[in-house]
Amino acid sequence: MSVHGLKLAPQDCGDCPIRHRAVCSRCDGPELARLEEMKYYRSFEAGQNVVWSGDRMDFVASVVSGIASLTQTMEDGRRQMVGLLLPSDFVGRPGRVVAPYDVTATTDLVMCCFRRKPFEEMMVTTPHVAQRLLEMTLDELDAAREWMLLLGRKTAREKIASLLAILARRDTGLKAKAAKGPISFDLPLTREEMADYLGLTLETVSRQMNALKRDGVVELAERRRIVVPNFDRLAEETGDDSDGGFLS
Amino acid sequence: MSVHGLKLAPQDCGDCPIRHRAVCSRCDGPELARLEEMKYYRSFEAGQNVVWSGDRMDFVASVVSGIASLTQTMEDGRRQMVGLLLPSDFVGRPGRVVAPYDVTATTDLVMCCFRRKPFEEMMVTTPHVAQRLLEMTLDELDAAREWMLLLGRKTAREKIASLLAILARRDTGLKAKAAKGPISFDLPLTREEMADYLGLTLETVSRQMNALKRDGVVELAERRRIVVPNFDRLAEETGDDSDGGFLS
DNA sequence: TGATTGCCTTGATCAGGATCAAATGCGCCC
DNA sequence: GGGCGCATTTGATCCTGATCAAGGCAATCA
Repeated sequence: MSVHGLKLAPQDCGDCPIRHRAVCSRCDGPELARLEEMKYYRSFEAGQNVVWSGDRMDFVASVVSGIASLTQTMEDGRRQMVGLLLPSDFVGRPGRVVAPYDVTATTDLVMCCFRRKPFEEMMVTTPHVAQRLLEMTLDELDAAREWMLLLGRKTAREKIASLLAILARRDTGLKAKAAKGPISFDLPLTREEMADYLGLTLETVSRQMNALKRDGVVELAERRRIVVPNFDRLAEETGDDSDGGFLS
Repeated sequence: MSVHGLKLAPQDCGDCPIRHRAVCSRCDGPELARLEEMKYYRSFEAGQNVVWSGDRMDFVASVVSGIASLTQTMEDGRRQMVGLLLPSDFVGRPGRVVAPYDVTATTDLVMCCFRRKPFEEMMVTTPHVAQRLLEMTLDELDAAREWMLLLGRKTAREKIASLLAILARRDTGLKAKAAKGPISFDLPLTREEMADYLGLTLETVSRQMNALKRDGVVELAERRRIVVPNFDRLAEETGDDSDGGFLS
């Protein structure tokens, strides 16, 4: 760690923690070398802003570690988070110079930034980056649409349960295997951020969190530490189909 | 028109109405020829279902004319529309065989379908299709995120106004030019479909439509015919930034 | 012509979450 | 140790939009 407890990022793609999932995952040696030349790391402290909506952005980037959020704000201050960016997720759009959302570091954050110009050139000359970016964008579109269902039709309790289930799922690598036994993780979001994500007020978030606690669905040990004694029980509260089954 | 007042689709990409905007827009002669070989048209009547969530889909497709909708349904019947597909929009995902949403013809609909296998081969061998598809997917992602703001934070009145503004904008080619003078268009959606799109009930949609009418924001001449005497006035009701200004 | 059906409107009432307001708890800095 | 700032909880009340229930209207059909 340096000055602000940040920095300390991998300098070499070879031992990058997101090497196999990020936009560069399909790239071979020479392509990686090209990327190395156009990349640089930036670190942010939790709460810091990365870009403001309307700002000019001269880079696109991958999240290396930490969590970032995309937020839209209305003139009167109403806010809606429209994306939560986890490690390996991509920020920015080739061909677009002006940021359409606020990007904020929700936790301490390290990003691998690519200078816009060379990155855009690479997009057209080598297919591997574009192919992977298409896949990732399609995944994000699916996620956005799942969120639309949540925002439009779920109750406050279901919204909270859904968010907790998503965080629980990602924090333990459990995909399909409904891991028996309790799982626990740290909440990377404040009540207000949860509210912005779920289309609720922070008071409602607080009340519903405590309701889930009273009902034994989760335990709130220390501040920010969540324990889920029975994941299936939590999953039932989300309102989603019991089997999260999709084949491919 | 044939049997059911449908069919009559272009057989030749050369005079296809969506040639310049669809997933094939970047393709050159030989590429088009390849696409011609894997394509076929399908027509649907308004209200008909195109695919059910969970169905196997052996094709991907472009909307040629008409409007289709993507809908998610919860076990207890709550429904949320997660996308409205207009001419040139793309349905299906390369590499995914099972449909994640219901696709329904909202109006009479013609789709240009591509057999999955050859289309996927083309995706990897020629960059033009993949590049265009990436662009289109990024646009859809933007639209989905705009909709998240609507679903999470807008009032019923703002939701209705936003939907009407979108439909008005697309039905008159007006992009930036705030066309002075009244504009009018046909509502392609029932009250219930509007409700499913906006995360409301059909009763609330009906009430708010009539409220906007009472307030002179729109006129409901005949059923389904909407007249907007002053587009700026409607735009004010959406809650969005007055200047829809984004540069690129 | 009258019945049926689908779509829409309208009314009465209810309730889930928002809003307004205050208290609590916790870490941090003097 | 005291005071401050922040996140969170809790309470009281309000209000928007949901729900339940009729009724209207136009097109279609017998």
